[in-house]
Amino acid sequence: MVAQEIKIDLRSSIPAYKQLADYLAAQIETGALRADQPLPSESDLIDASGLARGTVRQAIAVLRDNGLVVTVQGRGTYVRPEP
Amino acid sequence: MVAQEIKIDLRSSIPAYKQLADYLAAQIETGALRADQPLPSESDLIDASGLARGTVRQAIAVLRDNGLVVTVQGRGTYVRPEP
DNA sequence: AAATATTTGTACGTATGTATG
DNA sequence: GCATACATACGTACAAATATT
Repeated sequence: MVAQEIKIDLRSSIPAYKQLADYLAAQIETGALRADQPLPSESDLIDASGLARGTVRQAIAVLRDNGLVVTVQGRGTYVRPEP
Repeated sequence: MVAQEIKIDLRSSIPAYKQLADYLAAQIETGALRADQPLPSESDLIDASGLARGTVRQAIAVLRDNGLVVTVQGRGTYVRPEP
């Protein structure tokens, strides 16, 4: 059973990793994901989106570059509290 | 013929992409690569280092994140002039 | 103008290592 | 020790932007 579907259009001119990053950013913006809460694991995001691992990691990298999340090896990626 | 050897130790605790990023950053620091000059292409860096393309790109991403270079698709990666 | 080559971008898949729980 | 989760590194294929012929 798939945790939750995240629809990605591979034919869109918007790259798949960007679509996923936008989706997750929206989750944070709207408060569906709150400060200090973990994002779904890479495996969960792979299952939910159908994307490859590298593509999922690329999406998370965007969020990290934008200061929205922080990642800790072995633990997970967490929503960054407002500065 | 290989443009120029860049020695990378895959057994080091320092990741290969970091070793390459450090090497290139040093080239910029010392002025071997100057402002607005292009870095070697990804293909050149692959040949010179023996690393895979993804690893080379990861190294360049570090430089970009640190504001040392800017990349333009179809053209190349250029040393960023001082702000 | 058009075709070709070069260069970076995206996406896939695999394997192994490292850190945490 | 074991399971989970992120990190590193390899390789492949095709797309898109730019430069060259």
